[in-house]
Amino acid sequence: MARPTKERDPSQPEPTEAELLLLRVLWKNGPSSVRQVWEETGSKGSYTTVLKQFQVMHEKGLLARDDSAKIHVFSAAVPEQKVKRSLLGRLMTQMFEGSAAQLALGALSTRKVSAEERAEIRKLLDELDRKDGNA
Amino acid sequence: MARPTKERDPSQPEPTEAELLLLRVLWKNGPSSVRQVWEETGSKGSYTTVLKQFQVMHEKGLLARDDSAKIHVFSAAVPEQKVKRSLLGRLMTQMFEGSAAQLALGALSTRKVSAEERAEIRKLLDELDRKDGNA
DNA sequence: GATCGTCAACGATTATTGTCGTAGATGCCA
DNA sequence: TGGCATCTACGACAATAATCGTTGACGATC
Repeated sequence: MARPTKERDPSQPEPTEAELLLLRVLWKNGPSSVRQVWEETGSKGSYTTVLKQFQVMHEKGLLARDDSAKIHVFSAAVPEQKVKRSLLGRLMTQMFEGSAAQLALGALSTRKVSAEERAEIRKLLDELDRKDGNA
Repeated sequence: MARPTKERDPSQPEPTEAELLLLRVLWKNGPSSVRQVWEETGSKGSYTTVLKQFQVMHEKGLLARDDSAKIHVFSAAVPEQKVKRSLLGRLMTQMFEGSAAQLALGALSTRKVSAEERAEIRKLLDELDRKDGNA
């Protein structure tokens, strides 16, 4: 007896490591051809690797494709913020017991944060205080 | 021509998703037998799946094993804090341009954070201010 | 001392990820 | 119009991850 076939969750496909790399290029540079992205990443692997990846990502719904011209133009079909939130949420759940504060504390304590950045964080905290007070 | 064989990086093996789940149990409950961990995870998959996973993780150096008794006792060989930092660092690099502050801001703005937690974060920020001033 | 239950070991299998080679289409231009 | 370059499509393949079945060892119990 064969084990049940695993099917893909249609909701929101999580980008893999390599896919994330390509998405970052598209987020930064906007709609691009395969060659443009391939060169942007340093032309490390084969051109067709990026192409194949794009095809897979397009099937997953991660990319939009304009194939009206010979050279297809791909663009990210998932917003950067949404992916960021998703990855943050997963890490938060897995390693910080779902606590955003614990995650933030972890981030702040392990790396250098400038005084300006600290001020910015305080500003956000103040804003949250206000909202909390008004609620 | 065969492509070059990929070899394992001996430095610090990153736990996979499933491995992380088991590590979390060991971090929480301390040294445990296979059965204990299997039951703790809800006895979802097969017992032998957890066992096999433990064997692999032990080979990777992720787990320590006490096999003096018949029932082997496994414990995490990697500290929770180190793994947390590692995962945080990766996310920071990949999605937040290496900025801990951006990561923290992202975490704080996407989830509920209580007033007490906000206070705690401020305390850390103050501490960082002090250190910065003294430096 | 035969039987039964628990356990570790091992191999087989499936799915996923990442990589690349080759083939076919299409346009350019000498 | 015939060759050359560039592009997409498709399939093959290796590596990794995850799961599970089977087997054999080892005690306990009757």
